[in-house]
Amino acid sequence: MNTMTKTLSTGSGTSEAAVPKVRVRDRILDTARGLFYRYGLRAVGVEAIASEAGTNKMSFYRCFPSKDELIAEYLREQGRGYWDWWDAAIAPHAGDARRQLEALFDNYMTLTCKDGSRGCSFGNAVVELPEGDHPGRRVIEQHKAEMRGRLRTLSSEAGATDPEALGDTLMLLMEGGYLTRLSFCSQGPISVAGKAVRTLLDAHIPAVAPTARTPRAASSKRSKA
Amino acid sequence: MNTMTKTLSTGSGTSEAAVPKVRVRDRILDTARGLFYRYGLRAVGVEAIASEAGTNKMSFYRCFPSKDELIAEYLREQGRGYWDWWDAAIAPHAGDARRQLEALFDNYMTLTCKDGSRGCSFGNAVVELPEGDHPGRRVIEQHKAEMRGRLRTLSSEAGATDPEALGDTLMLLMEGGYLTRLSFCSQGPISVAGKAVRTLLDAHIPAVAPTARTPRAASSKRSKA
DNA sequence: CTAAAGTGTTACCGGTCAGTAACACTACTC
DNA sequence: GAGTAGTGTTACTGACCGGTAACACTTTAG
Repeated sequence: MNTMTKTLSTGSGTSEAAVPKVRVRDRILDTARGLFYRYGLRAVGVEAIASEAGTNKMSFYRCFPSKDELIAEYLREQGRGYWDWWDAAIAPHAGDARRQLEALFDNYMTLTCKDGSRGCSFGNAVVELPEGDHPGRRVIEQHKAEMRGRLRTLSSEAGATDPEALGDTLMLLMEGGYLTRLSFCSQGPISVAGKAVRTLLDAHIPAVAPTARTPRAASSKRSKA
Repeated sequence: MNTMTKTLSTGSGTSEAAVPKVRVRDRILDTARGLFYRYGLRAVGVEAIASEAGTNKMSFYRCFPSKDELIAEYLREQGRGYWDWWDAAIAPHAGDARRQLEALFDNYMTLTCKDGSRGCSFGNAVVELPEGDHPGRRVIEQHKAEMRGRLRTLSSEAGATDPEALGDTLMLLMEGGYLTRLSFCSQGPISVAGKAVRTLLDAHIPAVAPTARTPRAASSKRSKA
């Protein structure tokens, strides 16, 4: 029949007998996340998703009106997870935007270089959805716009003289890392993202008025020159 | 029948009557280039390609052993065009690697921002070909490795203190621009690529020995502060 | 002129796709 | 206990997919 019934049968177990307590909809969405991310949107059929989730196509269509809507929901779900990760990455350095950016990129590198990584769900999805009216496109464009906005805001808070330029440059860096991840096994260009972001930060953030010394980014980083 | 017979019937015209003189194989490959780039690999079927090329599926399979092989050939063709463009972009500044890089990125920006652009054929293709054994993957990985190598070489020739780091950073920038192009209509983050490359060049290339002062990036870039 | 290569045409194969109809069963709620 | 919502199962539709068989035709090369 299907190949993952047992794998997914561990329910939340509110009562005693922990059988497949998880709602079909959640199981499907969870399975879709894995399959869509790994193999792509068009490569995965609804039947494959349903059976991998331990159910069938009929139950699938009781939860989702169409595959396209599932794709949109998948992207929304990925978005929620993404911002959770983002917020967690910058939280330890609240108040110091420069450190937040550095931490964000360090975190991003280790995550994106991991074995199972296939880059960015949204970037991959938009390649497969050229049609402008697909319900998933709205989610993607919104997500990327939010990403751009956040990087610009952080750049501004970090004291960049041209925060829009810095934010956009950081975005190019990030997106480039996601994309190159698909063509290079390991030790790809993304390896330099950490250094690159620091170089850009140095170039865009003026040293604070040298009335005295060691105001901000002049200590450890300047030692390079 | 088909919709483009007339459009493609302009042959090379070695003789007089310029009917569909172009070989079927070339017509198919040319049509595939347009369709694959615009709509993606999986979204376009061989029948659609054949009929758009003014022929049919049977003639298609006389020229190409399979769709996967057509995809590989499509990518090889794109690669040839890409390096032609690349060489043409840097040719006017032979001998001055820094200018070559600037010209390359300027050219890249105007091209990638154009209306019909859908980013990088290779980047888009690799998203749709997760299977490691697809004949197209070899072409993609080879292309991206070549790209990385060229950027590193140019960085070295430009006098960068760490040419590998600069080259890889430029690659991230470029790839990021290609990818973001798909999510932003116009005025996307790629708009800053020109400025970004110059900032990075300034940061990575030491000012030529001034025999006196100004050790590294203290001239033009520092004037911003 | 003849032969071969290239091409067009129609019909077909087995498989998969997204999406639906109809019916049986279980579990929880009231 | 009855009702209802959620779920499983089987079978199906119509469309499309990549790929092939068989045959007729035209163009080119010798």
